[in-house]
Amino acid sequence: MSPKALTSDGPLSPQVFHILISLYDNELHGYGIIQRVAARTDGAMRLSASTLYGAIKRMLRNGMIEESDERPAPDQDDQRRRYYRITPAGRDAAKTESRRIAELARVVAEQGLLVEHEG
Amino acid sequence: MSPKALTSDGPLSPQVFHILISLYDNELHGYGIIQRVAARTDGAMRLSASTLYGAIKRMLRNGMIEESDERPAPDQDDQRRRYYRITPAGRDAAKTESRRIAELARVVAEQGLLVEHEG
DNA sequence: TCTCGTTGTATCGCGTGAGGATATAGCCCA
DNA sequence: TGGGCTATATCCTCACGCGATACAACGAGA
Repeated sequence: MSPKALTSDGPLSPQVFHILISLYDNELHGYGIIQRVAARTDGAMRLSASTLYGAIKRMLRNGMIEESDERPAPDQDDQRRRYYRITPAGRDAAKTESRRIAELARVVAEQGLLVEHEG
Repeated sequence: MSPKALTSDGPLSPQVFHILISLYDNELHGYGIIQRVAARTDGAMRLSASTLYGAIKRMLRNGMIEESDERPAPDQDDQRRRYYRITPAGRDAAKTESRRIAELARVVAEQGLLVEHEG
């Protein structure tokens, strides 16, 4: 499928895009991202653990996200969790991808792809 | 093990989606698809030959497109060209993908990803 | 305190796919 | 008749999604 290159500014995979969205307003740990994405997409996108942690590794490497040191209050902490936050570069990537999607949506509308055709 | 089934209804790659769109209303030969996609995206998506013919091969295999026998008037024909046309299954795939894109666009709007944020 | 299901992170291996490089050939014009 | 563009096609490499698998910490109940 999809997109390439660590340094490329090409289209993001749907998975990476949803991860960025889920981190847009707040930090989250890995498992929390999985749940957030599933909720956002009404269960349509269920990130598997391998997909998530593979994506996280790449996104850390290319600077879209970074690990956070902040921990929640100790009474509701869980030592296993690792929290991630979006970086400015990650926000830029999300915005660029958003523009691309909006453009796609425009093409879709132009082509009349959301109305019923017969035959 | 799910070999990413030929019949899978998962997200289409941007490349495949644009190929389907470019064939939606008319037949085209390979090179024509490249030009059409580039024009539609204002040069943003430039399909390389290997990407295009690789995609065509797969799309023929899974029934999204088929080769056409119709040739243009002999005085404006080019024997090297091979023309392709979209199939009903291809149209269905394009519509399904369109719905997914519209949904994504909604998420983008919800998140305010197309407006300026401070800081 | 032991046990068990859930939460959470992580890696391996496979198959698919995007795209650069490359090959080959027909087209058109000077 | 040589050169640049059009056109199709394959090879090779690498990225990536994801099933399978492993293992540790958590929490609640027996």
